[in-house]
Amino acid sequence: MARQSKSKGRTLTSKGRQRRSQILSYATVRFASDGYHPTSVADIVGGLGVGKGVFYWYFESKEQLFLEILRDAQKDLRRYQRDSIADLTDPIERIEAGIRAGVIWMADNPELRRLFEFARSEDTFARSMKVGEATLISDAAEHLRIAIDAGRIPCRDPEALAHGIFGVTNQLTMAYIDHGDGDPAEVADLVVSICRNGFAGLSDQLTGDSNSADVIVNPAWSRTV
Amino acid sequence: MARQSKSKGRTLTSKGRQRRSQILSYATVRFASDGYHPTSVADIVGGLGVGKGVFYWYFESKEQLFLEILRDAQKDLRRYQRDSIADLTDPIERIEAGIRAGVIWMADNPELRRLFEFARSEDTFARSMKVGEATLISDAAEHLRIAIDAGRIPCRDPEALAHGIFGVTNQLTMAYIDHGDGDPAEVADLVVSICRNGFAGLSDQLTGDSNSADVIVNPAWSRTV
Amino acid sequence: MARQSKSKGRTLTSKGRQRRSQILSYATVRFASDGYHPTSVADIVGGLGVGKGVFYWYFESKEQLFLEILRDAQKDLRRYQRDSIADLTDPIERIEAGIRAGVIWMADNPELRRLFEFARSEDTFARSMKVGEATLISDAAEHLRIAIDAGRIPCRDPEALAHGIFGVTNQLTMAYIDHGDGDPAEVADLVVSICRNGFAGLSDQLTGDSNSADVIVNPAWSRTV
Amino acid sequence: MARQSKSKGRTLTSKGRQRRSQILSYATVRFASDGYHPTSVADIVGGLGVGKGVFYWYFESKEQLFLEILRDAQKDLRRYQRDSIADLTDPIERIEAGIRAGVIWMADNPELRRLFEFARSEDTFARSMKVGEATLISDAAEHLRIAIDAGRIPCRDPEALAHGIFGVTNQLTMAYIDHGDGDPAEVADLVVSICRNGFAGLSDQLTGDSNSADVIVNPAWSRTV
DNA sequence: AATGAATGAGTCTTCATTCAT
DNA sequence: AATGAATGAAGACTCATTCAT
Repeated sequence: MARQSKSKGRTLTSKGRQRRSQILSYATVRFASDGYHPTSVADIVGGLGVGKGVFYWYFESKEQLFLEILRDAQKDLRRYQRDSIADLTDPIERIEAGIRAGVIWMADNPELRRLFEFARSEDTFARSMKVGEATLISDAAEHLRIAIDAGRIPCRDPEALAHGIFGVTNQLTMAYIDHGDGDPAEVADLVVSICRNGFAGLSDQLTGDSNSADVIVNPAWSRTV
Repeated sequence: MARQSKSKGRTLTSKGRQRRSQILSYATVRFASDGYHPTSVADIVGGLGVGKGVFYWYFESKEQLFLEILRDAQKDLRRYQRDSIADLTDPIERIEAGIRAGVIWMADNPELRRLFEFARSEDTFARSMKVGEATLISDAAEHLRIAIDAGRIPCRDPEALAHGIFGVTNQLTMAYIDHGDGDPAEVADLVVSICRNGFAGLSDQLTGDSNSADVIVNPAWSRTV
Repeated sequence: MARQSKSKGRTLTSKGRQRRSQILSYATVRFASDGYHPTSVADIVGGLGVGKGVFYWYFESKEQLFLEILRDAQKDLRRYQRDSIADLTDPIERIEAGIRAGVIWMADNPELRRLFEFARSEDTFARSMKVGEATLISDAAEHLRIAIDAGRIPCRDPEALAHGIFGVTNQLTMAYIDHGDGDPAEVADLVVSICRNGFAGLSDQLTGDSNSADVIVNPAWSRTV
Repeated sequence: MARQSKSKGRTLTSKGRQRRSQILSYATVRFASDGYHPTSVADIVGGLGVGKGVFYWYFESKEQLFLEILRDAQKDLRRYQRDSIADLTDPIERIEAGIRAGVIWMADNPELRRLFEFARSEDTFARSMKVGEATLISDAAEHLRIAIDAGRIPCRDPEALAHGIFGVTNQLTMAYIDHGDGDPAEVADLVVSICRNGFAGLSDQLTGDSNSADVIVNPAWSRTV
């Protein structure tokens, strides 16, 4: 009767599925706060007040559990970004909305951002990470390519740009949200602004209020380069 | 005779100092390739073909060793960036040279970049990382502030810009050097270009060959934003 | 309606009895192929595609199940040997037929032979094995005693001879049937021949075709002994 | 300085080598008395009053330790048999001496005989056993072949005979020495006698004191077969 | 300075068994 | 009769660290 959910090829009841996701989410929190290695299976089941066997009823191993967390998180982030740009047709708007969605998602899921960071640093998980990351990058790159083709932004390697956006998003989210107390929406603005203009490009103030695009950005710059 | 060097409050001979740094660098390699936790002290001494006592003669603990690696690496990166901009006086040039130095250093020390990534993800080491990172960020921010004050780049929060630069450098180095086979100098160019202009700013081609700054970057952009 | 069958003091329906013997025979296969200890109850019920409760509905414990397998197998072997000699009256013929039956049964039940071997090696089961084995041995010894009393074979401790037969049967079955691909009937001939004559006795060829029993077996032998 | 002994590729001091063989022999006893699986590593180190790590300092795993015990035992048995027949030149005498040596060795090492029995019953170890067993069998078969070629015993497959001898030795040793209190030398006589003559051949009394080989062994036999 | 030996708490994982449904 | 859930003791093995020599 119960709907099925894959877990060691087992058939889970609804109570079982509940338990499973309880473990999943509690483990996520612990991994994020203490680190993957320092968090033992005993910590997880202990924190949940259940027997040790429960863990292995639902998961094959600590490693598989972690990989599942990672996969789910990457899927969720991607879905969130997709949903956030679904209604937009203008490529530039889509890019911006995607960036904002990325920041918001990371602000909403600081544990997962941290887990990503760890996962990238260890071979066992790096492989799995690269797949999901590549998807995210190529999603973004695709939008950039469209914008370039449409002559909306200057021609540059869209994949490199996507990486740049990714890097800025990551770093500023960490600095101002995880380690600071920045407002996600404002941080998103900041990220968009930096991604769009770089440090030498138009400042927000300039772009914001001016249609006098003839205010040459920084004549100084072109001379010094 | 031998000059002295502190280690666990011990006085080392020159041979001792050699041993010590041998351990230091071998551990770095192992930590980077296998991860900090998965690398045991036994792995380290075993790989070096020495007894276990050696490790504890020179280091207080595995954790202290790692912290030392981290501190040394951050110091080295900072020194390298300083040296790279020492001869330059123009703030914009200094910023660029700093970015380039960052990319080159990371290309030269991929293990350390990876270690940084891990260290940030675990509380025990995150604290230590933040200090060094903050220094790097504030170094860059200072140069940006000077450039802004001099009217050379548009006014924006210099610290945020510095974070952005940091994020782009990290991400592109990882993508194109650690996980790819990009040429460090070219990647450095790419990073500089993206940091300077963002995705919507001037492309390299435009800035490079043109004095016609009147080529308005992207009129479309201002309309859509 | 259904006839009754005891199991854990329970009354089983015919379907229940079927389940029970299904478990019994599947467990036998697994125990034989993987070993008793390495085979878990989970392996058994998993392989059968049923829930864990089923096992404990029909059996008190893994150990009891194994003991039952052992007992059943020993009973079956004994019954098979009895049936095989039922029609024979000549003591020598009975002995030979018993040997042949032993080889055939073991060829037909290689898993059980293996289980016997394990069971003898572990105290928990050795006790149970000895009882059944003693029965087999004394069955054979009885026939040997009769043959000796009848002057049909030379006087020797019949129990020792029975053990000898048992050992030869076991070893040759294992070597040529379990681990080889010998034909059971031929192996049975071989076992009979070796049991009858030993290595220094008459060869099959000699006994087979000769009524010249005066062909003294090996005069050399008596000299060298 | 210390001589070397392979153990996880480690260099052992003489104290270390002592510890290693202490573990080896204590484990042998425990495995034999309680069974391989029921004996935990904790039991072994506990019984020796040392820390758990000691075990893994000297052995890679419980399984490797067991394999080493097995290998050593097989080697020892073989050496013992070789030494026991070294001075003999007559093939028949060599065979007999080999049988006797086998019985004596097993009487002296009942634990090892038991371990052999278990090892044969589990796939993990069966492979390793077969190698050593095959050597023993082919050693014996070679002597039998020589005796056959010399016309000293009737022509029969020497390998099959060797298996027969092996089976008889095993079974009678177990029955009369391990589970009984037979005198090893007498049991050896018994085994030799059974191996030589089978149940239908000359009894020892007959062969021993008689040159009247004309006492036709068992005229009855040839008639009944 | 350096070695091999030793420790023992702690890791992940398994498993026979019980139980509510 | 049968299921999935749960237990928790126990298993093999690891590892940072200490110590006698």
